[in-house]
Amino acid sequence: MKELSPRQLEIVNLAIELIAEKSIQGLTIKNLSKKIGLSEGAIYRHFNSKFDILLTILSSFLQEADKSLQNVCESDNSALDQIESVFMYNFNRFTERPAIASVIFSESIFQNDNRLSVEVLKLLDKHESTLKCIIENGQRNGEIRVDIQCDKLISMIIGSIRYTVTKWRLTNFEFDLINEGRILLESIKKLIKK
Amino acid sequence: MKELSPRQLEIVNLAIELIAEKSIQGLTIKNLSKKIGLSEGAIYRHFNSKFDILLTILSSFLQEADKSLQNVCESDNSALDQIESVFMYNFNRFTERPAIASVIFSESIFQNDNRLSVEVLKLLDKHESTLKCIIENGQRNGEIRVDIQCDKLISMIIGSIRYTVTKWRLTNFEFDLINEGRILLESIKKLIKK
Amino acid sequence: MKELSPRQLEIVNLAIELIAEKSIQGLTIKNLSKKIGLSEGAIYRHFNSKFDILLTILSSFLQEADKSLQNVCESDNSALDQIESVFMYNFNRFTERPAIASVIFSESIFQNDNRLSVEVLKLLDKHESTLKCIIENGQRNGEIRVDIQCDKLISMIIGSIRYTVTKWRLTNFEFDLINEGRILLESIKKLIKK
Amino acid sequence: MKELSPRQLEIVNLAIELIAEKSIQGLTIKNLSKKIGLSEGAIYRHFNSKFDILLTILSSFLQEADKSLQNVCESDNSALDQIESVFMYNFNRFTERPAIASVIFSESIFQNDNRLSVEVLKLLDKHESTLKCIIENGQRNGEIRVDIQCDKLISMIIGSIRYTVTKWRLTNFEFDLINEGRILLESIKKLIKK
DNA sequence: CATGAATGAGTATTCATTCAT
DNA sequence: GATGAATGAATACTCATTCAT
Repeated sequence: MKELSPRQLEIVNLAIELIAEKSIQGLTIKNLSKKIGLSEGAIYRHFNSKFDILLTILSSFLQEADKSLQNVCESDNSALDQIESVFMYNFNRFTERPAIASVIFSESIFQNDNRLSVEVLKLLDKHESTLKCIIENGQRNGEIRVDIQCDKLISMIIGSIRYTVTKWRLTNFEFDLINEGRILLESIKKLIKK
Repeated sequence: MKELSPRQLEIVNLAIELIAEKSIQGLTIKNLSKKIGLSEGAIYRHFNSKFDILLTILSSFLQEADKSLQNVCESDNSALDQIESVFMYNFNRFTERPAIASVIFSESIFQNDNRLSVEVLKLLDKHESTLKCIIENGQRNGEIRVDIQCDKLISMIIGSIRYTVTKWRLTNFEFDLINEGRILLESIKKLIKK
Repeated sequence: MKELSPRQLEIVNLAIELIAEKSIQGLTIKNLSKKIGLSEGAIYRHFNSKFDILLTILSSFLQEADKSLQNVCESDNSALDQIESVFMYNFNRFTERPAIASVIFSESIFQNDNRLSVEVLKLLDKHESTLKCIIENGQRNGEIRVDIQCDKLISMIIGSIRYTVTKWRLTNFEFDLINEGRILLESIKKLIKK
Repeated sequence: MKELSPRQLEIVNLAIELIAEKSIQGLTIKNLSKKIGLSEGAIYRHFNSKFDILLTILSSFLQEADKSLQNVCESDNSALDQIESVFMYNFNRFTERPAIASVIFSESIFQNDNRLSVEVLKLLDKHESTLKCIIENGQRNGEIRVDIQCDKLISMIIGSIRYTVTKWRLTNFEFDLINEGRILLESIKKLIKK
């Protein structure tokens, strides 16, 4: 992915806020230009289309996840600690920028366009493959119980993270996501350890 | 909720299909009228607004869930069997009509309008309260482990169901949801039983 | 004009109310049918078109005015008393059914369709010719001053009546139209008598 | 009121013509855009809504009247001359732009929307208060007869002006409004002077 | 007589995008 | 780079009218 210019970065960031505030229907060029303080035409100097903005958003998320999850599985930490890293990476990120949660969990929104839904799938895959690596290692070295299929453990872990974040969003970010996330993490640890 | 006329039922059902096919953006009165083979104006003889159609869809889902989950917790079955009922209710339903899954998991889509998002929340609540009843009973009578908070077990169960269905959708319904669901169910049972 | 059936009369009367309440834009077949408690289609049993309803309204007004003003000028009363008759005819009528005022003074509304504006003009003409007859007689027999053209006196009389009624409507019928009308009448009398 | 851009002025002026030609029902965005030679959407670059266009029209009329009638009563002219100013202001204006008459006398058209009818009432009030000032001065200094209430004189003056203009419109501007207006003015002068 | 469903044209408004300046 | 004007297609919804039942 090409480097983004400062203006492009600004557009992308405000687009994310806009989606968070008013859902994807609120992301119009008009709204965006108002938020940025540029004319509508000006936006097209920086992106060829609205689609490109969306693609850039998703790509940047993917890139970020790639970078952050890349070495988790290769580290020397225990499997359970590695899972903790995945948990905390997500909960910290969403707490810092709740708008990201709104965008990431809006797959259905992007299913319109295949080129966008592919990016969403890549993001899920990144998490799945990281967890797969962690869990398989953990099962091999006796840290994690083996009487349950690895992919089912993954579904449970990702599913419970996603559901917790979804409820956090639907309740307007009322509860402390990191706190709840930590309790959830401990529960998961208890459940899956050998 | 009032009885729906046959035409209303037809509109509602085709609207659900439309959302499933093209996401909420695809649910336009024009698309809908084309699908039904009526003029656009004709739809307004049966519903006052597009909003009403959406509300009817969500209400019918809620009503259905109410009816189906109502007595689960009161039955004489074991807690684990009751959980199985919740699982199979959902997986059977989605397998029969995949479009429903697309609509139900589109909360972000409805967050635009409070009156709609309230309905979505009610649906989640129905599932949560059913599971809460089941699990608390199970913990009390020694069927379910007590070292993990009830609400975290709920997050894991609902989360993993939702995530499994989401992946099923994103992979264009390629795998057998009921099969996978059954394996997931067994995994969950193993994890939470005492 | 043909006799109106009871149903036609009902439709015409409720149409007048509707125009009074919501101006001509509020007169839709849907609104009308709701007010009558009939279906929309049913209205077309009684009138061929919305236009016909409007025409019937205006014609009935004209007919009524014809009947009531017909003999005023031929009576043995003095000119000033005859003018009083014209005044009181109008103010009594509007007080009894304010809706009529709303419709009658909405010429601009009917100017769309020539066939309708012709009816409105006939109504004005009826008043003008009645007053012309009265005033010319009055000027001839020395009751009314002759230093002012007859048609200018007419403009002043009709104009002041219309303006008083217009203000009455615009202030939501707050003041007593008959009272104010009587004072206006006395003023006019003073001004025009020899 | 903000300065209008040339395009806005063009839109407002053509909207006035449109109302004059086809009454308020003829003022649709489609008609307007056709008349201007722009697309419908383009109009929304210049006004936020049709309502705004209407409001701008009425406000400009009010502003114009405010400016023109402001100093009439404060001048050193005799009361009768001041009344002549009010007369000629109106008749000149309507002769120059007959469309204005069509809009101004369409109160019933704007009664739908309170924010619009308020503007129309302000316009009437401006005329009333100007005349009230003139007549009261005239009655005080012996120019105008005192045996008739001031507000009744006002009703007669405004009423006869309005009615004359209304007939002018309904007869498709056939007669010379300024001529007729002048005769009416002389008649009024004779009637009200002491 | 009356209903309810249906139509087709029309209504204000929004949107992504283009382009001359 | 940026603006402001413009476009054309789309959006939800309304309306007078028709017609089978």
